[in-house]
Amino acid sequence: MINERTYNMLDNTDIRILEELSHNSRVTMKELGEKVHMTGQATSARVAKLEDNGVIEGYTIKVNQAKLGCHIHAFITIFTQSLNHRPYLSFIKSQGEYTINNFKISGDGCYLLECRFPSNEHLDQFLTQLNKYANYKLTTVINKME
Amino acid sequence: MINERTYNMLDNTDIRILEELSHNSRVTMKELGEKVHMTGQATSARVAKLEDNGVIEGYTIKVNQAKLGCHIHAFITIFTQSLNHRPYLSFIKSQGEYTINNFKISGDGCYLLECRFPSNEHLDQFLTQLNKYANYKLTTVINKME
DNA sequence: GGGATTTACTTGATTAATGAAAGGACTTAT
DNA sequence: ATAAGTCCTTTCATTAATCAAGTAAATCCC
Repeated sequence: MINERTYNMLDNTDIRILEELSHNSRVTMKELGEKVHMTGQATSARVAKLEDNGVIEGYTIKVNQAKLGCHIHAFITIFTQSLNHRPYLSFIKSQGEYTINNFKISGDGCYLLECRFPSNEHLDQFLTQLNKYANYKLTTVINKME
Repeated sequence: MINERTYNMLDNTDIRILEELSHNSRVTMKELGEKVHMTGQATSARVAKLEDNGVIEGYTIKVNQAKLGCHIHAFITIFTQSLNHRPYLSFIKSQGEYTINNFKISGDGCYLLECRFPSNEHLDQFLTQLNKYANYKLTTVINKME
């Protein structure tokens, strides 16, 4: 009999494990096992396999950035000035503290840069620096809808 | 002596704990404690406090969406057709499977919608439906820069 | 088709982590 | 000065994770 797991695909149990870990990645393997009707040991083996497969890329936390003093969430569409993107990219690397994501995109612009700043002053300073390497269009997040 | 913790602020140890948990949220309290030079028990108490304060909002995993069959990552700038956003918002709620984030924004458009789709066909179908409630501008992610 | 191999799971024993309680050092408030 | 509170450590009981065997089912290969 051929099933999903024959070809290293994910079955329903794996999906439920991923859902549960997305919701709470610190759950014990024993407890996680109870939710998917397996022993902790079997669950642990499944999870290890998901890690090896690269399906689970890592375990992390959701941090309330506002409580850490980072109140400004911005998306910045980047239009590099020169054909060579290197100057922009190395600038972003050097300013890593503010950057959440830097996506290479199709559509308007070359990159979509997602950042967080403590204040408008920090944002202003960042944009001034950025403008040496690229033009930009600023979009700020007012609220995250649930 | 007055220090940060007097006023429920975060000190360096808290910051290091957050960094470490961001990097690996499944680390044991004992091991985490070693990194910040405290016992596991003290570390555990710190983490509990960070949870209570709402600084740590949750524990989650990074999933490789491409390996789950979701190959298309899109940002969709939304321009609602009517003054009333309700129809758009309830459409997004009903199509929640594709939506990662829906940000209310300043700048171009009313919302910035972040989505993932298994295929262009799914994206096409989604956009067709979406167009009943809003105009849009599509930006697709080619690559995520590291 | 049939024996060898692989895979996925269980059970049981060992090792490690967690949680609770008690106590000490230091700070703050009265 | 003293009482209360905070934050940490140590110790100990409980609980979970890990490791090693063992089993059953599916697959591979001739």
